[in-house]
Amino acid sequence: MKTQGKSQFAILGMLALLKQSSGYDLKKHIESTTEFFWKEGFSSIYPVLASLEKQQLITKVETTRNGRERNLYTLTQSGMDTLKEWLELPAQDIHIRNELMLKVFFGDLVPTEITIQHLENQKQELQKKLTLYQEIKKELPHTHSRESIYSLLTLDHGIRQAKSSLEWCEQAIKTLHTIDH
Amino acid sequence: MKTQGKSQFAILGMLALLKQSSGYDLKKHIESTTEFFWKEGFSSIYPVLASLEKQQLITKVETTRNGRERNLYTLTQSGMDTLKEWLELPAQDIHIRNELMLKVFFGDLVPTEITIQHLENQKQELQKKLTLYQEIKKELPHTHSRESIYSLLTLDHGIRQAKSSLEWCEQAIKTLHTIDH
DNA sequence: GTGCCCATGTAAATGGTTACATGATTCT
DNA sequence: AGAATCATGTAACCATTTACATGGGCAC
Repeated sequence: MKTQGKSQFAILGMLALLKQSSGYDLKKHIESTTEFFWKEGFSSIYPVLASLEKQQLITKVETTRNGRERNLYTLTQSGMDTLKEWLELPAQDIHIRNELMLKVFFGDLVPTEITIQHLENQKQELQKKLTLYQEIKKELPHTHSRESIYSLLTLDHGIRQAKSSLEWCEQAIKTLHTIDH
Repeated sequence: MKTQGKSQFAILGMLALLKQSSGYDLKKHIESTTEFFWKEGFSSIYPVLASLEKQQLITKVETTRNGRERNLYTLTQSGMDTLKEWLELPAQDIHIRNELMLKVFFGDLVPTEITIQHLENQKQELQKKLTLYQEIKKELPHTHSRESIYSLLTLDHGIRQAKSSLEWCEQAIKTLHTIDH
């Protein structure tokens, strides 16, 4: 019931951008914009929305659309203040847990081709992601409007990361082939 | 008590490399090798060791050194099998939660200099990391032995990631300066 | 009429982090 | 004498994920 986690800020932020939105739409929007560095599931969105409403950081309006119930949420002034306060705090360092790296690190314990296969899989995943990101980038408005710059920046970060990981994968696969005779 | 998490494999793997080790030494070794993509705290190491022993994946020998108690753990055959089984499974994709990216994404809600400051901080962090990684790389044996290749690979990944993030930071800072007039 | 999308939620389990608790030895 | 390191653990807390649970509308 405390919801001290970061999810609440992600959701406040999304509401700040969307002005008014249902839990379902928030989820869809998160999927299409921040999914590659920040995900939220329904089972965190709905409880967080309830908690935010209780804290009066957002307000709920119950509506219907096409006969289906929809709860629309809007940021309050207090919600916006809370969000801005958080935005001004230094970002905490992420503690990465990269399972692939762990498997590579222990690679000497299994046949080389196992690790190579992991890397090939990863390469494919990265290529898919990279293509996707580049598609999204094409569709982004080239208006250089203040708002769109920020999503472009995060997207560029994703593209750079994917490219750099991809290059590493290719290099690593080559290296492992040489030791595999 | 189930310890189905990934921590158990990290610890099994470390024990496979170190042959015999105490919880304390495992921690030290993790810090000096995988810290930048995989961390473990004492409060996960000790319970996991106890659980692994109960599952007979490792064995404990109680010893003393310099009057201090030390529990030394060794991998059993069953432990090695379990580890190898896991190593052969495809690595699960990490769900990244990058707080900095989230703050950048919502950057339009606060004055530009706030976001620039976050990026400057990140830049400094990355530079520190990069220097550290490059130091470590220098000290790694250049023997091209089978084992050392794997740690070199993960290290190179860290270096590439840091470099790529650093470049992005610099670019992002420039971009934000231009919209800030 | 079947399957997918819209739409909202709860409950339980999992896994991890922080703080707590203790105490000996070695280095400065 | 005091700080840092060696060494092991427990308890409480917390956030997140998975599974469960439900139901209407729309397109094929």
